[in-house]
Amino acid sequence: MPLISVLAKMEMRGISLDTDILKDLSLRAGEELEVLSDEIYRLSGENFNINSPKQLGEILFEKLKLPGGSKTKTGYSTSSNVLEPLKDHYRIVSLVLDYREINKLKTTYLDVLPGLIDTFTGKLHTSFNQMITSTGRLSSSNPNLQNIPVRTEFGKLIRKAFKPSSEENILFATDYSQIELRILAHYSDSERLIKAFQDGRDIHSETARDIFELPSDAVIDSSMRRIAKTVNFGILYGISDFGLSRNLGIDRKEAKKYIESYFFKFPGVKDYIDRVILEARKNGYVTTISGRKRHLNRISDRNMNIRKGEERIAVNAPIQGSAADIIKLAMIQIDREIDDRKLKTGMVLQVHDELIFDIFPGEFDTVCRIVKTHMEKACKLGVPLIVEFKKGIDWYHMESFQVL
DNA sequence: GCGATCAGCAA
DNA sequence: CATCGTGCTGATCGC
Repeated sequence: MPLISVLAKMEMRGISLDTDILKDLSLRAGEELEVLSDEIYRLSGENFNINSPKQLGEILFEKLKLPGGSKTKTGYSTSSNVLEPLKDHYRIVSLVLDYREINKLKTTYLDVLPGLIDTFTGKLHTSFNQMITSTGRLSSSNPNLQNIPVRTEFGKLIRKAFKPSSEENILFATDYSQIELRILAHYSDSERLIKAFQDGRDIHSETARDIFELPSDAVIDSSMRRIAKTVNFGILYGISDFGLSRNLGIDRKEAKKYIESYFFKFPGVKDYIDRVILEARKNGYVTTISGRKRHLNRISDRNMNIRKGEERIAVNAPIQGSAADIIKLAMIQIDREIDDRKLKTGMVLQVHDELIFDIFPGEFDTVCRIVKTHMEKACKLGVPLIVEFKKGIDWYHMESFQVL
């Protein structure tokens, strides 16, 4: 199972980066930061280092006496969780959050990536690490190309700099649709989950109907869907009611209610969780679909925090780890077929449930077929594995399309 | 110069 | 009684 050579090829191939785009964005970011910091200093009545949580906390919660201060032993927390609820009432908080976002993007991506371009190849070469994560996922470093921004509009602009290796080439991205929830459906054999996937339903809206006890034709508004999505996310990532309450900004009781009504509606999932925890206690480990083990030596620890933590891992590891196994299998097979057919197209990135290719002229249709086939057939589950496709002239301008 | 701490990005 | 998914990176701060 030689994935290593696939990764080596991806690393050596690298990806093209248009530094002019990043320089321009960095300039714009710098100007914006200037404006924001001036206004923050004016409202504070003094200059200080906005990047220092210590100084920022003292300004906000001592000098300006904003509510809700104090948090940790070292001082005030100024995390976005704390600041977010204050931003509609205090302009300075809103400015700080804007400042944080832009500064993060500037210092982590805009100003760093250009310096990492290899002087010989002219490309960006990440390292894909196989021996780091506890779940079997890959990690990426120097630079990490698995966390390039996508959620905010300004952040997403960074993706304009990621381009195919020539003007004639096309960037091609595929991703598994809800692979982890499909794996959960597979393992839990949950009737509702399986049915929803077989019918091609929107799984988060479906979950919303279930946890809010609404009829099957009920219209789901965005806030209900958001909650359901976070609940699904929480189940997969092995989060606790505490974690869920924090993510949703609700109290713990409320979060617990959502989780309980989820389990009431998806008893198969509850059974899966109980089963996998028992298995972990019996064997001291859990396994993924291809047999990778995650050892859980403290699953029966007398310290409840440790025990609960291990139990969350026991639930999550087979799901996240199996997803990692499946995409790795697909990568090996795709690479082999591209090689056999002597195509020039190459895989350039893997982002957990997503693969990015640099497609050469004339190879587009062939590569689409190859990738679709191997990704969808990498593993047979109790539900279909669905892959979604996008293409574009850069990583920003990506348009969905169908492959038949 | 190093490590601890805080913060925030992604799937 | 307070704690709370991972991995990667950058900035600050104290030693």
